[in-house]
Amino acid sequence: MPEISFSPDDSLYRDRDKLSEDYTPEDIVGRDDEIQRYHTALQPVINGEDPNNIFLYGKTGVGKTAVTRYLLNQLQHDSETYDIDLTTVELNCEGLTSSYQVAIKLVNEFRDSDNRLSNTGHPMHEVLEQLFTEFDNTGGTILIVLDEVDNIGDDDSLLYQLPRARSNGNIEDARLGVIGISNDLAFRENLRPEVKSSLAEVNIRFPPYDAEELQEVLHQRVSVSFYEDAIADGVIQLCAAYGAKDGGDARKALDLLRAAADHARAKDAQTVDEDNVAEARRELEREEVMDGIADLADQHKLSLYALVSLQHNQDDPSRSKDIYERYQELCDISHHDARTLRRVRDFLGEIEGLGVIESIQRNQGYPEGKYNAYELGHDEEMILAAMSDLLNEVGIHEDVADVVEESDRISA
DNA sequence: TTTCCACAGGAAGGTACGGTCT
DNA sequence: AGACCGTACCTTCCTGTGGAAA
Repeated sequence: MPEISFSPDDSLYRDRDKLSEDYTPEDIVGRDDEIQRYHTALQPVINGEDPNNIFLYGKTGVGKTAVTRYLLNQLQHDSETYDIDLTTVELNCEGLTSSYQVAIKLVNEFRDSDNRLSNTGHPMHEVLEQLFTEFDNTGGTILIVLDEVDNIGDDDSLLYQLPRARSNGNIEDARLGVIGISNDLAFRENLRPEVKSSLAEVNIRFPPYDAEELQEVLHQRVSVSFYEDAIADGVIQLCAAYGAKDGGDARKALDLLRAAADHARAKDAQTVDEDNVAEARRELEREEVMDGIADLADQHKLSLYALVSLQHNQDDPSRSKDIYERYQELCDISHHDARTLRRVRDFLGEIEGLGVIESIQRNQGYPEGKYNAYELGHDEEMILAAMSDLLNEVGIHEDVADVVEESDRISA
């Protein structure tokens, strides 16, 4: 075992944390129009009027959350100057799949840890009553930021209730404003018309960053995060180009830059170069897929393994019928209850959503009909490595050839 | 032009579970 | 203990689809 020790290393980074998602820069680059409209929409707060409900939409990593934090910080600061009683609550709706769950989380935002509501068991109307009571107890102007609000799906009852709370007499002592942030462009369109009109009094669309804007964003962060000359020529352009390709996502571009710099640091390099970026990109991609697979439930993994084993010695995409047959055999071998074909279709769709596999729609007409076929989106070894825990646990060998053989033997 | 196939995926409903309240 | 509450996970049923064959 080699001797190992830690020592501070600050030859590259001035402040690595300033590349992180949580950091709100002092200046936001390339979002001037959006900030201007947002600022106007928030103005009533300072005037002591009813706040607007605001809806922000745009893909991930285009500055919605960053701009919101930036403006709300400023608003909080100015409201103290003008003696306005302002409370802001930011809630990320990730993992919350209904209005009910969001409402409970919101109530708990106002409460001490010894007084929290449990996540289940309460009737919805009581949760809402408690929420309105918390609003009234807090008083003043309250801005509720619901980040990634599209997670709640088509259950928009909370989004219906909140903007109407005051006019319905549910709250009397507080002025309430809702700021909804959505990554899903279709979410707003799918809301009931009455929800849409009340929630989205002001709509602000955040377009993706183009490569040039991404470069500006990166330059700004580089200046506060790294020492001079730590970044080689072309690195920023390269990260920005990848970011632009990934849907104009500044967060991804920043993550990539940080990962590249970490690689350089691990090699005791004095500068971050394009090779570091390429290496980091491979690693990030790999991590994304690995994490996605590792978090899958057993049934999903069995469906995925069924496809892997079919693709092991076959170039054509596998149709779901065949995947299902293999899946049933695998369930047999590993003593899992097989789900129905319909359910496995859902599994495959979810795995596809992670980018692990890809589907192709085929239509061969009569008599073959129309069907979906799937193939792997990444190499077999990586996928198998990511589900090795399940494979070991149920005694499915990681050697796909063995499984193919056993499976053939069963069906024979 | 119509028929026909194999299937995708929406809709609806059941069940079990973790929770509260009386 | 037993009535309720909301929800994850599943099954069953069924309609729509689009291109080759008839």
